[in-house]
Amino acid sequence: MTMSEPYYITTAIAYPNGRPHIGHAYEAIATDAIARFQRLMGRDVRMVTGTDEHGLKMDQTARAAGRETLEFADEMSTYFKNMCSELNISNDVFMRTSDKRHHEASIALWQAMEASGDLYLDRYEGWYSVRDEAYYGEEELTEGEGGVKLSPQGTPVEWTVEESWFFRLSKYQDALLAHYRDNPDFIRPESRKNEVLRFVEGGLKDLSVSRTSFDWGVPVPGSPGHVMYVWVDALTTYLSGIGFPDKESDFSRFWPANVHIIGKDIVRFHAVYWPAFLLSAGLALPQQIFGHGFILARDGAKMGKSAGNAADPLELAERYGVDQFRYFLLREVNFGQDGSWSEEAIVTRSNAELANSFGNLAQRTLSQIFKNCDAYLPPIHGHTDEDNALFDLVGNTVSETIPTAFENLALSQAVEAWITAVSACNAYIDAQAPWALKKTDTARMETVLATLYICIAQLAVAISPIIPAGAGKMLDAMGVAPELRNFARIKSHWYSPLAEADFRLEQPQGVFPRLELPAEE
RNA sequence: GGCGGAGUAGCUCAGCUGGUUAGAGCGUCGGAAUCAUAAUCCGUAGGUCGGGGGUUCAAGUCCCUCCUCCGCUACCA
Repeated sequence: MTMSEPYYITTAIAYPNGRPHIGHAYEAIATDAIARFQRLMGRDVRMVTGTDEHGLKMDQTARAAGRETLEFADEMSTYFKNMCSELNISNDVFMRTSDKRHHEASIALWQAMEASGDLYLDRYEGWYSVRDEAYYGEEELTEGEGGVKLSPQGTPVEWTVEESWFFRLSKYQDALLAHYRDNPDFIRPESRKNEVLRFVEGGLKDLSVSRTSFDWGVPVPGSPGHVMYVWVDALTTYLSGIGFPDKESDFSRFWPANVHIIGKDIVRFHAVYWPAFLLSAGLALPQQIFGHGFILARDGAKMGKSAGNAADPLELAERYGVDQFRYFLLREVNFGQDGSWSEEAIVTRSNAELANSFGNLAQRTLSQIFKNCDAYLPPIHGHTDEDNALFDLVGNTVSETIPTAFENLALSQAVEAWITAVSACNAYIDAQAPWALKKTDTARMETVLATLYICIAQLAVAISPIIPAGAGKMLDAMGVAPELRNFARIKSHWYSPLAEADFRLEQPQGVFPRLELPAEE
C-alpha cells in the first residue's frame, strides 16, 4: 500500500497490420524512459501500451494472407509484445483491443455517450472508393477521362450511402476550445497545438462512429450489424488498460492519465475526438497529449511500413545493444521534433558518450580503486574546493537540471545535461591526476577516487531511465543498494557506510563496449 | 489556395520576452597526459545566422517581401 502520488502514462496503441518499425520502438522507449524517471522520483506509476487490432485493414490483411482475423491478430500482437520485452520496456499492462475486458470497456463508454444523448443513427453519404476503402470530400476529387470522378489516389469513386451511428462532435467545439485555453499544456509541442486549435476553430462536424461494411470490431450495443469505428474503441484502451469500467480497479486511482505519448500524425484523434468522447461520457480529461516526431532514415526517406526501408528495431538493438539503441534515440532526437538515424550515427554517439566518456570514466576510476586501494572503497580525508565544485555541478545536474528536463519531457536536454556533468568528471580526474598522487599523497588520491565514486553513482542513477540495463550493471558492480537507486536517496550519505561495511570491488569490467560498424559487404 | 513550422560553423543542432567580440557536440589541426574501453584533458581553425528591404542607439532575435523544405487543411489507421 503506497501513499505516493500516482502517475499514469501511455503509448499510442499500435496498429499491428505489420511488424513493429523503428517508430514504434522510439515511442515505446521514450514512454518507458519517462515512466522509469517518474518511478525514480518516487511516484506510483502505471504504464500502458498495447495493440489496436480492429478495423478494416486488419481484416483485409488477414484475409489476404488466408488467415482467420483473430488468429492473425494474435500473432501480430505478439511481435509488439516481444518488442517491449526485448527493448526493456517497463509497461505494467499490455492491452489488446480484441480482449474481452476491452470490449466491455468500449461498450461502457459507448453507453455513457449514448446516455448523454450524443449518439444518433443516421445515414453517411459520400464519395466512396472501394479500392481505397475510404470516403473523400467533393473538393478532394479530380476529374478523369470521360468525366469519371477520381480519388486523390486516382481510383474511381462512387456515391455511397451507409447507415451509421454519429457522435455529436459539433456540440463540443466550444467546450474543447475552452479546455485548450484553460490548459495551455494540454497539447504539446506548441506547433501541434496550433494545428489543433485552427482545426477546431474551423468548425466541427459530427463524427461517424460505426461501420456496417465489416464485423471485425466491437459490436455496437443494441444495434446488430454495426461495429464501432476503430478509433472509438482504440482510444478506450487508455481506460480499459487500468480496469475501466470496474470502479474498484486501478481506474479510480490512475485516471485521468498524466500524459498520452503519441505520434504527431494522430494528434487530432487524441486532442479532439478523445476529449470530446470523455466529456460526453462524463469522465475526466487526460492532462496532456504529447505528439512526438518521426524517425527518418538519414537519407531523409520516411520510415514506414510502405516505404520498404523500415529498419527492424530489434535487429538494430541486437547489433548495437539495447541501451545503446535507446540512448541514441533519446539523445540524438529532440523529443517532439523529427529526427534521423543511421547505423554510423548510432555507433558514433554510443562510442563517444557511453563508451568513451561515461564507461571509461567509471572504468578508470574503479580500476584505480581496485589496484591502489586493494579493491576497498577509500576513505575521505576532507574535501577541497575542487571536490566541492564537482559535487555542486554533478549534484545540481542530478537533482535539478535532469529532473526538470524530464518533467518537461525534454528528454534530449536531460541527456545533454548528463553528458556535460560526465565531462566535468573527466576534466576533474585529469586535473587531480590520482595516478600521480599515488606516489606523492595517497590520502589525497583516496579522496579524489572517493569523490569520483560518489559522482559516478549519482550519474548512473540519473541516466538509468534511459539506459536501465547498463546503469544497473554499473551500480551493481559498485555495490550501490537497489533502494538507493532513486533521485532522492542517491544524494544521501551512503558512501561512507558502504566503505565502512568493507565492500570490495570485483575486477572492474567495461559496461559499454566500443562499437564498430559492420564491415561493408 | 489557407494556416503553421523550419532554413545558424564540414555534419547534427542550441540560441527565452532584441543588447558586450554568434554558442555546443561531432569532425579537422596542434599540444598535454598515460590511471583507463588507443579512452581522457587543453587549445586552434571554421559562420556576411536562406536572399533583399525596413524599424531601432542596437536584430540571428521585430516588420515587409522573395526563395527552398516540411506539417495541418476531418471520418485508412
